[in-house]
Amino acid sequence: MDILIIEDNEELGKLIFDFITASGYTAYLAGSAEEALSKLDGESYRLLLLDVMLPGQDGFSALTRIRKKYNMPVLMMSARTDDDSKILGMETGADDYIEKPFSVPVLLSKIKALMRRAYGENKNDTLTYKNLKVDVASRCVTKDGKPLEINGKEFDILVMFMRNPGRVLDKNAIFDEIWGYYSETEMSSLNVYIRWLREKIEDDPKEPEFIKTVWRVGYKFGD
Amino acid sequence: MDILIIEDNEELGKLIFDFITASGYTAYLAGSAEEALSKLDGESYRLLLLDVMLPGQDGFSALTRIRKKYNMPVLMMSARTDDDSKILGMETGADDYIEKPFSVPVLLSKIKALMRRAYGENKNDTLTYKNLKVDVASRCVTKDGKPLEINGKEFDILVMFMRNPGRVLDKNAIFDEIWGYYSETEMSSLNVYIRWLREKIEDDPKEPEFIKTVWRVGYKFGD
DNA sequence: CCATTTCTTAAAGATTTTTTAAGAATTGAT
DNA sequence: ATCAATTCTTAAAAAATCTTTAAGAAATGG
Repeated sequence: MDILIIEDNEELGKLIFDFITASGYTAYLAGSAEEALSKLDGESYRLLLLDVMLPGQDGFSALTRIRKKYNMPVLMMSARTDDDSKILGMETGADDYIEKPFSVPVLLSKIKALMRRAYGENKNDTLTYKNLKVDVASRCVTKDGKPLEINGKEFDILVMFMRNPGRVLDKNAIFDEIWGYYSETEMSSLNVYIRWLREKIEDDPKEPEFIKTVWRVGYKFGD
Repeated sequence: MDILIIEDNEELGKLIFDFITASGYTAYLAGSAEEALSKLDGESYRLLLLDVMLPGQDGFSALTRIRKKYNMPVLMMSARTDDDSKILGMETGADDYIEKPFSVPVLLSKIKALMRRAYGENKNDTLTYKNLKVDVASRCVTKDGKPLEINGKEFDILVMFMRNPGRVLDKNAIFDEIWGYYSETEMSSLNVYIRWLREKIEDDPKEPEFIKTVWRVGYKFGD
């Protein structure tokens, strides 16, 4: 699991959960400090998203208790506008702080930054499928050892395919992963990128070997 | 032992202890000036983390006493917001000062900086990439043996690049590393430094061989 | 077999990001 | 206090990417 969300307001918690998972993280939602602690006991999380206002026990004491056993990055959320909770949060060991109400992009960028600080750029893997090779760290793609120029979203889409070979990827799933759940871009853009990607990686884009169309559903990379 | 923490608030002390040890340092926690002095007597520490507010004897007089026998770097912590304790701490021989509440990253970076100042750069390495050579200790850069004048942030950025050749470095990652996460400097400044760095190290800055732009993501040094 | 829906393709227009250049603000040294 | 060096901001231009559009082709379901 990537992220444990500790938020007692169920509606808001669910909302945050949705956005976070839509961004490709795995997450779990705990409604109280107790639930969080028992959750932490059973599974390891990479980041905590902790509400200051919790029933029974407030977020600060929860954090203090958590810090005795765990040291993953913690991002605190609070509705308070004054600086007190921010300061107290930092003292008890929060790594960053976000004030409610917050925008989803801001939340996500804070999460991303904390993850990077704590775990570095850990996506240094090399993905291989047949004669196609993708080095994620250097963003290099080769086919039969010869480099292909694949940038931006095309590259991101290709990585998603390479991480899920042989699996049919729903167009919505691809879209959410690449553009983000809340993007207002037209779905048709995805088709265009698929076209361009095929142009670059397929021997014959009209008879694609890598990116197969799965009608009414999405695409499948390889088999 | 690396660090002696002198902090009477047990809970906070434990917390700091945990973070410091989690960062790879060895540490010991003393609850009073007396305990600290007897601890110092028996074992050598490389750095002291000293709370201003101590029971019985305050941190300043403790520091004065400590300074008579020991000269390792001292980092003082205080909850006071005015400048008095900061000034007094510096006068009595503190090397740096951190105001409570502080964030863990800030504390760790201060510790790191003090350690570096006191015990030298542990990373006195010479980085080489093709005809480019960077001596980190003396902050000298040569290209084909001829010295280049690269100072300040340009140098820091170059070092980060040289330590990660062939890897795409996210602009945010570079920014956080060079300016720090909490910096309020504009991201566009990074672009400008990249330009200047190219001006100095590239044969043709318009067709860079070393620092390649990776659109939407960041930069890649070499390959 | 036909109407409907979905997908492909190509090209143009819009948007975003980066580069560049110049100057202001800050810092450090003499 | 003055000067030089460094750092930061800004604005415009250039470059690359992203999005939309529209027309035609392919698949689907009756």
